[in-house]
Amino acid sequence: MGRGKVELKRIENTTSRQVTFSKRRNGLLKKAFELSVLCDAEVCLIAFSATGKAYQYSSHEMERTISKYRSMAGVPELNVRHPRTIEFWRAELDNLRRSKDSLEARLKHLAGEDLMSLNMKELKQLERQVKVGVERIRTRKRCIISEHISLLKGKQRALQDENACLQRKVKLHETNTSSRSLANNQLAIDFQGIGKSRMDGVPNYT
Amino acid sequence: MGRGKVELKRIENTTSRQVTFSKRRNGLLKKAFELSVLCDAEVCLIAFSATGKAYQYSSHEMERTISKYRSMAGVPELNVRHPRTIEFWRAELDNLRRSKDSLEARLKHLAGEDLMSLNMKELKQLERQVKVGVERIRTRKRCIISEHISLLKGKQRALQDENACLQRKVKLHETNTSSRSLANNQLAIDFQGIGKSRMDGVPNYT
DNA sequence: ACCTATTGATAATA
DNA sequence: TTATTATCAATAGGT
Repeated sequence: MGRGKVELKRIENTTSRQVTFSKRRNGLLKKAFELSVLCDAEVCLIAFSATGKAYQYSSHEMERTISKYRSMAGVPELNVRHPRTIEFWRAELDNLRRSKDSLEARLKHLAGEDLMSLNMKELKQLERQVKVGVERIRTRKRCIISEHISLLKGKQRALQDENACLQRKVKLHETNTSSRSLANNQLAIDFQGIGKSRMDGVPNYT
Repeated sequence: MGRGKVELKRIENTTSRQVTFSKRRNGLLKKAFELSVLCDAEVCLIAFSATGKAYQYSSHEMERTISKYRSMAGVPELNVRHPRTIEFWRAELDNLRRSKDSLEARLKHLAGEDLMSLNMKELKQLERQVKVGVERIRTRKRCIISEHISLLKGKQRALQDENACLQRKVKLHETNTSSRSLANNQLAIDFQGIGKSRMDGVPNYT
């Protein structure tokens, strides 16, 4: 709903992703509220944005709704699966955060954002890499197109062959029946019949 | 949306209330799903019908989302502190791993790798984005170069001024001491020294 | 469950 | 963020 459909996949543009989140979050909260009111339902909704901010709606007391759900759905006992030390997890998290940050930075650079921190040498290197990327993307596109073209050529050839075959048969038929000097309209009916039967099972490529 | 508006109040007719619940519940679940996909959000939704039946959607592991919400919203812990904390960190780790994976995939695509999974439309979109990136990088390079050109021009002007000043002094000195006839090579060495010191710190952009 | 007239949500844009 | 509006999506009421 809006100007043009939108694919069901992560919106890549950060700004528009945030704007869309804001709008759709409001819509979702509103609909959750309406459902609870109109249909006398008990609804609980939690949403975290990609940036980690939390939003929530609950028609009744949230904890009560959650525990009600737990008791109904069955609680898969979250036992203390003896984890290693807290330090281990902290280190793991730190590593992940670090690599995520660096990936994000790299991604921004490749998209031409946040370039102020780079010097001329780094910029040159970056430009080279991105150009290589474009070239590879184009190569892949060409590949897909040429595949498509050969597919089409194959179909075309098949159609031509079939066409030639049909023409030969028609000519043969004309030769065999020319001596009988039938009425024209009778001939026409014959051809119509032949044509129809010959075209059975021939797919339509128009 | 539908034939005629509906008031935001409990639907009294039982049948119609149940039908509406069924329809709107589906709509709500769908929208929750779309929000999580489009905006990379973490969403959890629980709904009980008036008859007590439970429905649920969660983009991530439900318990983790709930504990994450609890720990953020600052709910005084009901249970032992440890298990929940561990669950929270586990959820964090999961989310980080997920986003790291998606960043890595994206990065590969921008670098022109792993393109087999993309269709023509996606390839075109990618190419457009990468081309925008190149253009921004080039713009930044031009900007840096022009900054340094004006820097150089400034230094050149300063040198010219200093040069003129020195020449005046030399001429004055010559006039005052014309009878003493100083050696020319001594003067030349002085200018070389000044020139070198002024050019320090100017990088090479070839 | 299926069908549409209608209302509602929202993508693009400023 | 907010406002606008052209468009698409959800759904109310009916079968």
